[in-house]
Amino acid sequence: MSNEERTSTHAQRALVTLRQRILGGSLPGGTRLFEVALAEELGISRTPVRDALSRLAAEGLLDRAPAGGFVVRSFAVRDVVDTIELRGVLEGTAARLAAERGPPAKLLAQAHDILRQIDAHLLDQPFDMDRYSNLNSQFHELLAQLSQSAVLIREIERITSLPFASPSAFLDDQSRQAELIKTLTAAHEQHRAIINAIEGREGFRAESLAREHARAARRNVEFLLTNEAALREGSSSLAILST
Amino acid sequence: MSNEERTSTHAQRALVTLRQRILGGSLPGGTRLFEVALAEELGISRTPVRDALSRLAAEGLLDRAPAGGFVVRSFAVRDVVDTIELRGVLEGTAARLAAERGPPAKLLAQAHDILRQIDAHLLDQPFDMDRYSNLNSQFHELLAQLSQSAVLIREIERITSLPFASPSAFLDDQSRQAELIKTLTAAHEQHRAIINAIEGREGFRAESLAREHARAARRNVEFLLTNEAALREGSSSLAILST
DNA sequence: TAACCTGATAATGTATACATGAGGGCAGTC
DNA sequence: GACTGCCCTCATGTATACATTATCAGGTTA
Repeated sequence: MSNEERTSTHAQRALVTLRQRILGGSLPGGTRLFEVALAEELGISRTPVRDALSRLAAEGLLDRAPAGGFVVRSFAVRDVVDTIELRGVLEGTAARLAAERGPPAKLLAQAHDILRQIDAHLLDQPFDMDRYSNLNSQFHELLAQLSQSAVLIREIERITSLPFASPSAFLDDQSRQAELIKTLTAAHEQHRAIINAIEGREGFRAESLAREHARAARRNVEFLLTNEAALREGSSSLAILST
Repeated sequence: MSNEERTSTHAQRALVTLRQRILGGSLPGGTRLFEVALAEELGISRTPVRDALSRLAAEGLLDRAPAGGFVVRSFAVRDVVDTIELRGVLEGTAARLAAERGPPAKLLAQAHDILRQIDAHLLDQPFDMDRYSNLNSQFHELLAQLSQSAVLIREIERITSLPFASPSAFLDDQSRQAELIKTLTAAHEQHRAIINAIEGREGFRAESLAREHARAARRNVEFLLTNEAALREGSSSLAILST
């Protein structure tokens, strides 16, 4: 047994493995998954495989076939774009509710702290993309929490679990590091504006800004799709796309 | 075996039974569900019980405990209100996208057909609530489809599967039949306005109207909560509320 | 007194055998 | 030749025994 997966149960390992395969594109959309075949291949019994498949269906990566069984969900470009749009709508709602309900001072302080950290980080040389990606995720998580709505936090987390819809999607792409920092600086200005609108209890403005902010990710998708170099490299995050 | 459940598999029956119990309030939020106990009680083995629990977790009625096992999710009043608000946001997005993308003529024709049917129905004597409820659901389903976004349709369907968030929630309540028709007539005017905005490609208006439309359901919740009679009757749809 | 073992208990995790049912191919008939 | 119906096959549904791990009570020790 290799060192890779040290999670406790077989079901967990199967879940991780299968998720990777789906996202990595080695299980293309439409593929039907057979419990016995997977069980044999993974060297475990059908029971944990079933469990893993069921969880993947809950995540939205698999569909349940009407007569039983699981099929890998197909994601067309339009689906990716729509999912990002949806994230924008949800984060916009979080921002609006935060403004309307009045955000807790403690969370606001945390938000400002992250803003400052990103400020500093954008000046660093050399630029550390992983670190930025991490701070960015923290900001978006905090934005959800500012809404003070458990329901909304949950749904944002759910949508965001699809990696191509996460706030840090496509940041790993190396094909245009040069201009990326410029883009990120602009995005960060939006972060600041969103918090500013929330503090001013400007619900409409907060919502609009958060929506527009998500469209940066959408532009990244569209850029990658028209960028031969990225496509030739089989760019990570887009492997899931069906044709 | 009674005539009630004629679905094929044990897992399906368990799913339906448990869902009813949770929604009906006989399994209050926070209750932990034990596979063995349920299996014995339902007269089946643990395997289909596990399957049913897993699906209920996907529906959002159960939470997975960190160390394994399932717990009935707690819904406070605020969660119900937020979920309805969320439905409004999603339906608003559907309406906006429909307007922006231009809805297919065929679906628009169907929408007008339903509008007409509801028109006629509101004049019927005696008023048939079930029939209205059904037409209303059809309208909302069609509204989702008008967006032409598979992702959005899916998410709306998901949120709507929580019965207290469905477009027809609280319509079954009998405590104020008298004034209800007036309310429904007003709601139906919103239906018409939403379709009108979509046809005029007025995205912002369509979105705003659909959001406001959802708030009718919210008013119903708040009405029921301050209505002693309804509470004394243990009004159906609110049984799930915690405390 | 509080914290930490430790073991019993009971829950979930897993493997596996068997049951059931859907789907496809083959043969028979019109 | 095409259609229909049967049967075989294979995938999922289910039961159950066993494995493993979480939890909690009780006692011991610092």
